[in-house]
Amino acid sequence: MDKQISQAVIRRLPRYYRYLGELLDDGVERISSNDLSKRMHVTASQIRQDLNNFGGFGQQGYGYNVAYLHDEIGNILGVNDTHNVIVIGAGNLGQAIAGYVKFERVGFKIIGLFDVNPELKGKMVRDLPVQMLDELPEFIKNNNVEIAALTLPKQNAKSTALKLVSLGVHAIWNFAHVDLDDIPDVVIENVHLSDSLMQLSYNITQHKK
Amino acid sequence: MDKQISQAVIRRLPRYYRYLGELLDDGVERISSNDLSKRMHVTASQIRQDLNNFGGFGQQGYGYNVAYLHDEIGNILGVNDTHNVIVIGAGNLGQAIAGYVKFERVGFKIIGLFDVNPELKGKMVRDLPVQMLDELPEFIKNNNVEIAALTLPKQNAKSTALKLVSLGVHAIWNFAHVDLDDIPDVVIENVHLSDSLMQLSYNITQHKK
DNA sequence: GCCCTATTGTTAAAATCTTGACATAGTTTT
DNA sequence: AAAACTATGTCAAGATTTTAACAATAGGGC
Repeated sequence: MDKQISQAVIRRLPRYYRYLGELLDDGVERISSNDLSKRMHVTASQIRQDLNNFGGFGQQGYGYNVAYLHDEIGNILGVNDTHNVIVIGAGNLGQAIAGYVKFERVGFKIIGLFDVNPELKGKMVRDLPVQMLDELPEFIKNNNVEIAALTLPKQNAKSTALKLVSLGVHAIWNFAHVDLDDIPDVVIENVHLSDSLMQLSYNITQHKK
Repeated sequence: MDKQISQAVIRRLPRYYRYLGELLDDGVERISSNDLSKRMHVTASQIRQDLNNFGGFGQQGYGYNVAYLHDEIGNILGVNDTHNVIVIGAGNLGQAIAGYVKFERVGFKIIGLFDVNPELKGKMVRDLPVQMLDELPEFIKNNNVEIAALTLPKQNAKSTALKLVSLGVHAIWNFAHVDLDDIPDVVIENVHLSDSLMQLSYNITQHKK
């Protein structure tokens, strides 16, 4: 019966979560949609509308309890549970992701790092050894791998994604410079850094006019 | 007189550019909005509508010339010119960005890499030495720096951004885990990797239901 | 414990974005 | 050179998203 939540709303949730986390760190106990809207540069109406997709988290005359709202949004996003992540591609970006994610307080845990390059075999990245791709089936069988981050050349991205899905990994965080469509039974989140850079470039060009 | 183009359209342009680049590589000379729509999984109507924001690039009965359209979108995005980029923060992510951007065919060129950590001073990353932040003013004076990529802890992000702007850098590609608002005269593109990961997490949770 | 104030949840209007439809114009075939 | 076909550019309808408005309700002060 769940009404489908629009991706526009979903895209904003992590941002709410981030601001609420900061408020929490600052010891702020309660916040009104109006105060939050000023900090975030969005309309108060949008905040209330967004939150109400998931239920009434606030109270009239009081506002929202920061800790409670933070926790609720965390639940919605599913970041209060732990997610095991493996990284495929142990280049600079792969290593950066491995380090980056671990540093977050949210519940993502890097448990494996894989590459095809035999020269990297066994190399330690933080506390993880680089493993070869052919060790993947065994590894996935023995570990509860939920998410695979793909940081490899676009030529290998699709075949690797298909392989991962066939091995039981159903979520892919894709950094390869290609869209992974047409793959059934898998949740995909694309991070196209060069797309982002091009948007910046466009806005620079506009700004100059 | 330019009608403002919506950010929704801008967000799609890099994707068009990418697909057209691939078609170009494959030696495809012409393409119809209909064929492209099937490859990209969007409606043909949207493609035509989007492109028409910038002028008529196609011909009735023929479609679009791939090379021409690719070039035109490149112009719109401003990627046919060269943009000099510096990276502030020489950690894993900074090094990854430095390498990543260089590998792209589009016109972004990393010309400097900076950090505060004295231990990194002079360390070579590819062909660039890590420089200390206090060398920044001199460097910017002597080089035409257009974009600064910020890959540093959120605590330092805003002050560094302000400093960059005062030194004449007017575009920031922000990887720090904080929004950089309230800074005038600067174009900002935020890349929040953990936001992206949380969206993935949400979609995983939904998928399971 | 009552009144006043603050602020939500919610409805409706406004704005924006997407899709469908088709006349028009250029291409290809005969 | 004409006919048949293809596919754009564009208009209008439909869908979605955002914003504004306000009645209802809880909190804080008296």
